[in-house]
Amino acid sequence: MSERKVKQQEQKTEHSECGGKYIEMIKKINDNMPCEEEFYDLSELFKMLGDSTRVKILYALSQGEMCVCDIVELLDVTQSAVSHQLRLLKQARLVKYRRSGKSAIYSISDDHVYTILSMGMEHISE
Amino acid sequence: MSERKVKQQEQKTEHSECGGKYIEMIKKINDNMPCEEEFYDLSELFKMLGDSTRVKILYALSQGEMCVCDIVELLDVTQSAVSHQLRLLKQARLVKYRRSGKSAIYSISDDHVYTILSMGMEHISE
DNA sequence: CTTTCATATGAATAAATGTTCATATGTTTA
DNA sequence: TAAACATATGAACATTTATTCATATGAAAG
Repeated sequence: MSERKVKQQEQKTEHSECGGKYIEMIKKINDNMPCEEEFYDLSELFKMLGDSTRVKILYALSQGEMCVCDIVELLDVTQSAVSHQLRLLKQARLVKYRRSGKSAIYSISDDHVYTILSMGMEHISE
Repeated sequence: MSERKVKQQEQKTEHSECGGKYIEMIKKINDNMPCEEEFYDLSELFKMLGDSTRVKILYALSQGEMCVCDIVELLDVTQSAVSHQLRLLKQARLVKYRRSGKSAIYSISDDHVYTILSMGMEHISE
């Protein structure tokens, strides 16, 4: 039993009764529950999309590859801020880049990103 | 011209030249750019999914409606934490609830949520 | 090789966020 | 109505996070 549950039992002395109705369902769900790491990765993915600046960057890139200064011009965000955020997006493998002369050309790393973005946009327009 | 761009010009004296190649594309994208509010809403949506506890709660609820104590039992998170997070999810209209006796029964508020979650899971399993 | 341009990065700061603890609210049961 | 249970909530705290400023790196042009 986890430490947290022990702690809760100390407070309450015995287990909640309310779940009785659903107890079978809960057991079943528990057995098929994705592991801690999967939930972590999933939330990390969404966390990357959970910032205005990053979502703008991704939207811009969803229209086609572009260099940092293009993004800066398009979004009215500091070059430094864009660069910091691009680093995070790159770490999360949501974007990739290549160098071309003095420029760094960034692009969306795969189609899933675009799909998730679209889903989100569809959701908020309701 | 925005304050930020003015500031950048003060530092650089003149505009970046690198974008020349893409300048037409940039203009076009800029014209079709979603407004500030849309980006804000979009990032707020993803922000809600960008936390381990909330994503677990949503996953649990995606299996069927359940009361708070079921969620607590399933996820090994404090009742208080669950309650706080449910409030946020409710505010964001990602979940809805009804009362039933002493219990509060929560459920996913619409199918988009489930779809976005699935997309995310598909993405991370690669 | 020095200058200029494009990008990256470290440190500092301010703001946002999640959890915990204590307690309040609301509902049922004795 | 008092006790027990389920849930909600406010305040405090620690952590994370995004931006800014200053500066470093890297590439090309003169």
